[in-house]
Amino acid sequence: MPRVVAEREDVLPTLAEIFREHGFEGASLSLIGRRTGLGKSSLYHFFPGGKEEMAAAVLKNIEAWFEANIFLPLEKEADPHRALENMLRAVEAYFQSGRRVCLVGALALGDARDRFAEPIRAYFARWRDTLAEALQRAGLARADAKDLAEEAIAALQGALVLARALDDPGVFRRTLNRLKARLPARARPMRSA
Amino acid sequence: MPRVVAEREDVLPTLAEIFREHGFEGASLSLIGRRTGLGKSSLYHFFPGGKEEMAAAVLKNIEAWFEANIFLPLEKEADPHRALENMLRAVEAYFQSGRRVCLVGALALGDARDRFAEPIRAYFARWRDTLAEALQRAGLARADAKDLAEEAIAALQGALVLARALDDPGVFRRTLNRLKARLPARARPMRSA
DNA sequence: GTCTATAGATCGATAGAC
DNA sequence: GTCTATCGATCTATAGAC
Repeated sequence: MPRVVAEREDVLPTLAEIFREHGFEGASLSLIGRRTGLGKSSLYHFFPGGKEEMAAAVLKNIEAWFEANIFLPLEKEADPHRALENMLRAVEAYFQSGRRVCLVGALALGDARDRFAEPIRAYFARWRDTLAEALQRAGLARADAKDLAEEAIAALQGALVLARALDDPGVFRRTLNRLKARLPARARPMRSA
Repeated sequence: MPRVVAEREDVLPTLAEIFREHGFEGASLSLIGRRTGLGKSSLYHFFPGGKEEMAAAVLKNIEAWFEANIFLPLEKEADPHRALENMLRAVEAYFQSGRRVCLVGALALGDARDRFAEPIRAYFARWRDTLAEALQRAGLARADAKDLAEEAIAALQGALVLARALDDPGVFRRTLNRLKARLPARARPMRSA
């Protein structure tokens, strides 16, 4: 890899951080150019559709990461309890224990929600459905599984909002602990929750 | 009241809706002028500090509304169970059953979070603390009350994110029901939760 | 207090040389 | 592919007449 930025893919993580920090409207092309080290011409070479294509590519990239690292493992792991534990661990790492906001959630509340309504909806729907399916395999009734899946995802998103608002990552950590305690537990000879 | 807009106070609700819909950066002065029916000069007459002063005034207005309609009732209502029920009812009405986003939460995730960090922090801290105090009066241990207060506020914020993302207000309604079931219940001869 | 007009900066996007 | 230069639009904010 002779260059820092060899392909379009290489700038996506930087773009994601910029959109996370400044939102869609707040991420100006001059700021993007400065942070990526690319001139406007290079950016338009990689993303002919401009800023909107950049954000769409970032969303697609995030979707793909969650698909590979969260959703598919939730579906494929034979042991549902292990699948749930793995999800929480991956989520904690991804959101850096609450110091990193969820770009999809931020876009859902922010200025560009209409522009990306469909990928935003699909991301959360997929998460909710795979989580509900895993909870069902872990022993919950279908209705309870759907309800807990929705509650868990809302709790995570709310924790990211609150952690950011209070500037206290502990909110996210405590939320993960509450979720761990509420998910169907392995049958073990230990104290009850 | 001879005019539609007689005072600075009169435009605050409209400004709040604009910031809710477009975020801070997305709310341009031309858009604000169109929606409020005020020219730029009038806006700068009311808000010499420009857009930043408009958003600060809106935040202060929201703070005052919650202080009067949520926080003080939580503190003053003698019956803690009734206080909690009142809070949930007021919250449901304010957020229009999930169709209206929380501007404070949206700002916390969005572009202008650093600009308004202190009022955002104060709003959520005040809510968390008054709720925890009411829960303690309702019989919970101090640590449990603080934990449940944080969980409840995060759940509400997350529900607003998810309801918006999935375009399904049912998420918010179901979250309120879950919270109702989890708050300390009145002593009644009924089924357990 | 509200109007028109506009300053001055920055926006997203493009052209053309190399 | 990346550079410089720049377009026209839009931005926040202000000036000055009324």
